[in-house]
Amino acid sequence: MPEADQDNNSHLAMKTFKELVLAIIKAIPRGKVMSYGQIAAYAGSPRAARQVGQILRNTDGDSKLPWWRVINSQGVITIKGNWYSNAELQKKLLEREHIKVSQDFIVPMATFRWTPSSTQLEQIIA
DNA sequence: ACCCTGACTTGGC
DNA sequence: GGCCAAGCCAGGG
Repeated sequence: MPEADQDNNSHLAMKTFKELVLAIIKAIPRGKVMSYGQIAAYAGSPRAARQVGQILRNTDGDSKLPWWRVINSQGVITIKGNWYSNAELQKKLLEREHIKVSQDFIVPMATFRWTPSSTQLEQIIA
């Protein structure tokens, strides 16, 4: 579709950034992880990694969302003393699906990073 | 419309 | 490897 695309396709029921982010996270397979920036990029905004974190914070409680499969680009589980952060739980959930997590909450990204195929991506974004 | 806030990332020491 | 400063941009007030 070389012509009517870009910004003028409001008739195509565009998903918001937030909807895309949630769809992508739900699609992460068991035993795999993605970084905030990676998710933002697939959602169409490569520099919006922080928003992914913000969305996760606000959607805490949605059990259908595999939030524990989202970590930062360094493979580090974000540790905060806040009510919304539970590094121990996240580590446990990751290990439950055979993802290695070091004592200092670091996951080897090179091994466990998920990269969706273009086909998978199409289905997610659709 | 403007201002502020960050579950982030990257580049430079 | 670690720490710091700057850039980023969607959401909410």
